[in-house]
Amino acid sequence: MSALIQALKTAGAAAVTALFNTEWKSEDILINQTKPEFEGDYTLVTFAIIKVARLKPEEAGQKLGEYLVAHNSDLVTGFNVIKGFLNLHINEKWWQQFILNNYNNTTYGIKAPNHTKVMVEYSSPNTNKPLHFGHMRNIYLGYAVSEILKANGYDVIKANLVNDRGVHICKSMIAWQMFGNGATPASTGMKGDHLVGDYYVKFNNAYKQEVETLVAGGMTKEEAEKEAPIMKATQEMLRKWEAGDPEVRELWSTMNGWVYEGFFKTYARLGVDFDKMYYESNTYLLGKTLVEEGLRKGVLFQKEDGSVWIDLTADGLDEKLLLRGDGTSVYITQDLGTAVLKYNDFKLNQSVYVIGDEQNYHMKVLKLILQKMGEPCADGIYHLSYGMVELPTGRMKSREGTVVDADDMLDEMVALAKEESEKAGKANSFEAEEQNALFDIIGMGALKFYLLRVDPKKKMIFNPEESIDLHGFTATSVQYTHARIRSVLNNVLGGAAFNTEGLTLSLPLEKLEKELLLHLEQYPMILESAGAELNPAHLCNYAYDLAKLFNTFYGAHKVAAAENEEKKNLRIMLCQMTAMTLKNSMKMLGISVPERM
RNA sequence: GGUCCGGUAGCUCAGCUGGAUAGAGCAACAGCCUUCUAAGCUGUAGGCCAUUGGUUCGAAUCCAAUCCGGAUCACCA
Repeated sequence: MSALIQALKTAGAAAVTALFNTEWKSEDILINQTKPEFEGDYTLVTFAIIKVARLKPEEAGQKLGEYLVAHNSDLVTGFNVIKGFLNLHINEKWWQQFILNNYNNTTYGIKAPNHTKVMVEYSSPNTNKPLHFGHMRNIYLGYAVSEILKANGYDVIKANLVNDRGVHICKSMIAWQMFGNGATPASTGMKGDHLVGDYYVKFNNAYKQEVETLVAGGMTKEEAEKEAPIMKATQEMLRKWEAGDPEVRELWSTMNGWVYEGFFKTYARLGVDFDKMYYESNTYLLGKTLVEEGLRKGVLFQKEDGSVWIDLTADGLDEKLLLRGDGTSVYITQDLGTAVLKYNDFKLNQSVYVIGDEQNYHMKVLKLILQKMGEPCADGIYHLSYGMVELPTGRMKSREGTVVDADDMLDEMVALAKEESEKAGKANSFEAEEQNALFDIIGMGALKFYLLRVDPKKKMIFNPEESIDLHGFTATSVQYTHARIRSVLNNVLGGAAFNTEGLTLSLPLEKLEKELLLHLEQYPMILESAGAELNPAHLCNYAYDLAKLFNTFYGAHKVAAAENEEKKNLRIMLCQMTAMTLKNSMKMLGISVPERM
């Protein structure tokens, strides 16, 4: 909550209670920022109050306004009433205090630790192909949410559960054995994840061909898909892997090693990291003991063939299988086990899973089962569900070669940043080293912002033909505004520290100055709601709005050549606070802002 | 078919715990660089907030129904 809004609610509630002989709570006071076409800063909406007061809206507003000015003059100095809207003027002394308290507060909006442990699991890739554009939404979301939760005082553990075993992994391995001729990242100069990904593609091609041949020989498609030699070999390899065959395990760890090397290069470029890695090869057998326990407790039941189920029909869902008749586990079984493992590893209060919305049902079932089994980890589980990133032609499909590769995308963004810099006449302004670092900051920022500015739960469409814009509602615009402010401050202060001792500020405030202040004061509230809703898009909107407001202010008022010294001081502090808030809010998104650009 | 999610300007999206005349960006058009960074600013144009009904002093926002689009409902992961 914004401190100012909170103060107004408290004062408003006290006023209603005193004036109209009724108990009124501060949370029942509705405060909105006053619309620009009316006079005032914040508006108290009185419609709910007039029912109790038994007055006309204008009279109730008038009485409330008078009361507030009389009893809370430190906060409210004036008002006007239009129908049920009581428009309040905030005491400029309040703003003066706000500025002096916060102009140099680098942790503005950041909360003290609340000792709540929350794990954020994100990325969680398969090790048979490189990361693509769709993964990037997941990765940026997970990282941003982690940062936002940290700023809200949570103790965050960033986790990555790697899907490093299974048929799909064996497919790449088989293809490499068959067609690889011993190729390695070193011998080919390829990034390991891309090399392995290529063999995954080679598998699919070879498989398709074998199936076609078999079908031509008179087999049905279904039979052919089972009988294709390369598929049989893959299944045999999976059996050997599970039996711990040293040769298969050796190849497996070698190829996975290549992939990890590639992944971590990409993660580094994306600017993300993890506190804890989980590997499915270590966790895929978990959950069986849990199932046994569930059977004992009577939460689960066994069918004649020995398979174990849970009945969720009472919750509007189906019966769900947890263990096959032969005693092997299914996907959800290991997820149950892993949920408990995570909980025990860190004594978690909450566990956030950043996973696409195609798994909504799965996650719902997972949580429900754990709840029914009485597992303490159950209630803290939260599925941060996000929509697919689609191309204008539909979903990305690796089989059709329509995936946008993550590494390619990053290269393209840096190239775009360079191109746009040249277009704007900014290239070659700095040393080459700074210039290149800048292209990186701009390119990466634009991409992150683009993927984070949309509400996670909405699916989004990315058109590679129209490259990501660096104008308008973008990180670039925010970055530029930050650099612009730094430049202004440099000009005014010349690198010297700003001394606020004995300073008085110029009052009254200009309209645009006040709008900036109103917005700055709301930052903690935005950070809080982004955390509560696990939605980084709020911060994208906030940062861009703030930048835009500043640019409007910048166009209308001078800092260096302000009307007088007091005005100049005020504006210097406004600049400082705006730059700081832009920087902080972008940091929450994993985006850095340059000192100049 | 059941469940869940979405439908707001030509396009991409805000706004959704009910409040004043629904906002940005892109694209289009017209302006603004001898004065702090023009990757910016100002203005014009663009809307039956999918449809219909309901609740309310008041609905893009809540409820119901309908229509479109998507996801999901495996002894796959």
